[in-house]
Amino acid sequence: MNTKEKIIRTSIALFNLHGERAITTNHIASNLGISPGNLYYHFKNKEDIIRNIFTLYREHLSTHFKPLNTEFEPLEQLTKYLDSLFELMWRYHFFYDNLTDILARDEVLKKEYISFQADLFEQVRSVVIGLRTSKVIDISDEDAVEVAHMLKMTVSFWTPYVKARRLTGVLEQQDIYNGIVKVLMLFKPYCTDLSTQKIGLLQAHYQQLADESLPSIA
Amino acid sequence: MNTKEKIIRTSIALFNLHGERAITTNHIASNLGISPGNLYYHFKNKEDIIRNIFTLYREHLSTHFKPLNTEFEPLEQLTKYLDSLFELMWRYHFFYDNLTDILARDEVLKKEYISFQADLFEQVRSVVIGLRTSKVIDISDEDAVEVAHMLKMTVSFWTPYVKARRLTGVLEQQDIYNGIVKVLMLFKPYCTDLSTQKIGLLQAHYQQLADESLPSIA
DNA sequence: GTCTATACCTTGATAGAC
DNA sequence: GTCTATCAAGGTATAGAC
Repeated sequence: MNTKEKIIRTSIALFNLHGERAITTNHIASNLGISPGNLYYHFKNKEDIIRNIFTLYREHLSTHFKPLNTEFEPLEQLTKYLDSLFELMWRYHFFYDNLTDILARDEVLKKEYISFQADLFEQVRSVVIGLRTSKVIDISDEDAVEVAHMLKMTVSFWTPYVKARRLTGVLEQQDIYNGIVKVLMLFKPYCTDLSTQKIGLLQAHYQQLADESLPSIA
Repeated sequence: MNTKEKIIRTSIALFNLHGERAITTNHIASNLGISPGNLYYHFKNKEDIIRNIFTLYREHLSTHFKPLNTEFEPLEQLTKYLDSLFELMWRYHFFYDNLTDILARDEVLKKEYISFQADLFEQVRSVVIGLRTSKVIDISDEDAVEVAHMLKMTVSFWTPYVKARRLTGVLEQQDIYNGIVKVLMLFKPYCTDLSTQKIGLLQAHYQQLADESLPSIA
């Protein structure tokens, strides 16, 4: 792994642990055992690092979040979405701890973020509509829009919500599973008779993961 | 109004407009036309100011968020809750823009916040259960807990969610009404046959407020 | 590519006069 | 209670040597 990648990796780890605000370029360099000057050789500034992390975040979503394919079992695809959401919420949770500030300080990033999130919203909405077509849920067009917003908000801000309720200790993988349960909660009331039980089982599955004391997952 | 109150007032306004991170004690003093030294005569530091604002936030909730009274119409009481939530989300929205950071920097505030939010959660949960008792909704005990969490998360993070989707301009009162609609969305799926229409009307009411171009409200 | 050294700036905070 | 003056600390960023 080259230095540039190492800086990104370490930055993500430190931001997630201590918060973006608390971590300076000096902290990142010192944690890596390199000089601040070297860090500035690879990145223009701290914003530049964050933009690069955002690109990874965007690539993660673009790779894993494709439209619902009618050839496959919709609930299986939903499970895949949830698993990749889990990864996303886990890897980049620092980003949502002070999203407003991060975007306020970087006009370019803000534009990218807004445009990406608009696309993402449309995709989430079309997945909700797709689940309706597959008779998994029964929902009006208007409610689909509302639910899509609630889904996006939940995925974004579940981790800060959890952190704010905890005096010590860091975010655990169980906390994320708990967030996935909340995501499923948003679907549950709209389930058709056909799918209620299946969604219930899916929710129980993630609830169990949330309650377990997990062995560390790489 | 004395200087101490003026500092609090101005701080809230500036924090809401530009974010807590961007506003320094110097900004606050200069905006008020007083010296930094004077500000530090009234407050130990920036954290001290934020703690005082938190106290106002807490008092607002403690005053307006009482248990459901069985003697009155439950939906009327719900409306009152929603109106005071509106006020809360509007006045103190800066607080949630980087809640994690604010709490991470102040151990004392974090303890107060956690303990207050734990009480608040119990109150929200008991209101949900109260709405069940009043036959407004039909919900299991387990789902009531989930919904209570979703309600709290939505009230807390709706404003940062909105801000992150907007390139220019500040938060408007309509945005908050939109958040109230989301709060009602969380109840809707659990409504009994008796209340579905009424909740629908309530939602339409707030949706209308959200869509209107409002004349300024003091 | 990487280091050392450093200069600039912002922020938080205090001392002492009035 | 309020001001002026000031500073220490910390963070950002660059220059120049290797």
